[in-house]
Amino acid sequence: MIELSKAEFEVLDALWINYPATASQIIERLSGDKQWHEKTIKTLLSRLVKKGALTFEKDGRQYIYTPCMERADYTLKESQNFIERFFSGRIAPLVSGFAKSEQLSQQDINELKKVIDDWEKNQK
Amino acid sequence: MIELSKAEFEVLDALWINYPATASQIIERLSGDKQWHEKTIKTLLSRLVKKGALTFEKDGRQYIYTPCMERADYTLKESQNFIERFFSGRIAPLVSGFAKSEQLSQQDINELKKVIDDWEKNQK
DNA sequence: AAAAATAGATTACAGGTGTAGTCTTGAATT
DNA sequence: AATTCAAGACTACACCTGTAATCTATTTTT
Repeated sequence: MIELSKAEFEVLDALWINYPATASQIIERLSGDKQWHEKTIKTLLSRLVKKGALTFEKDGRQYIYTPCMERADYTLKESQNFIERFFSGRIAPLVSGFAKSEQLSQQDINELKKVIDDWEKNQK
Repeated sequence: MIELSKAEFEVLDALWINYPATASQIIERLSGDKQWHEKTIKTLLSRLVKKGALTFEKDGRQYIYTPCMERADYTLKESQNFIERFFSGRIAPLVSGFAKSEQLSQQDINELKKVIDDWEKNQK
């Protein structure tokens, strides 16, 4: 699995919003929440390319970036990894931890029920 | 939140198995899965102390370590953090990702149902 | 055409991390 | 008593990360 740092992921996440995109578009998207200098974001883009998380095509002097993987695939792998490390690969203890500390809303519960429902339908 | 590296967490995790414990006991516990040098583990113990994740009492020339927090509390915070970063704080999309990629077993589903059940009982 | 802006490439640099090795000191062994 | 062992302290060192600044080669702008 490609290992991305937090900052790298956030840049990639901005690209996932809509791609392909140029560096300036990505910088623009990040300008709201992050106080990152333009140079910082460009460094992160280079590192993402180096790690194989992005590719680009040249358009004159600019690069047009595209992610090499889908967000859902990446987050799934990260999730598996996380759950393996902290909960020996079982997902219920994670959810249970949330439940016990009052972190679950009725909406979360409804959504979880739906996930279970869909899963069961799929088994038939 | 105290930030622990992967290796640091694994050492702390070995302590959580049973504590208080000495360095040699922890090294013993880790000797199965990890190929860590004894010195490596001791370095990690020092770093954990420095970060405030452990304390110790002296027993002659040895230290007897105790975690400063409970595993469940630590993993809950890590989980919140993780879910915030990757799923905007919502837990269902994580579970849903697992479901879609056939990562859920019937046992997982049963456990999740129980968590939901317990949550609902608790609401009444 | 000269100057200024801009794209990416390269360099920087401190703090974290994995992974030990060496140093110091007191305890155990011969 | 002298030597060896072992505990923790301190040092090491390369790679990763966050966070840019500088360099180089165009494009724009004046």
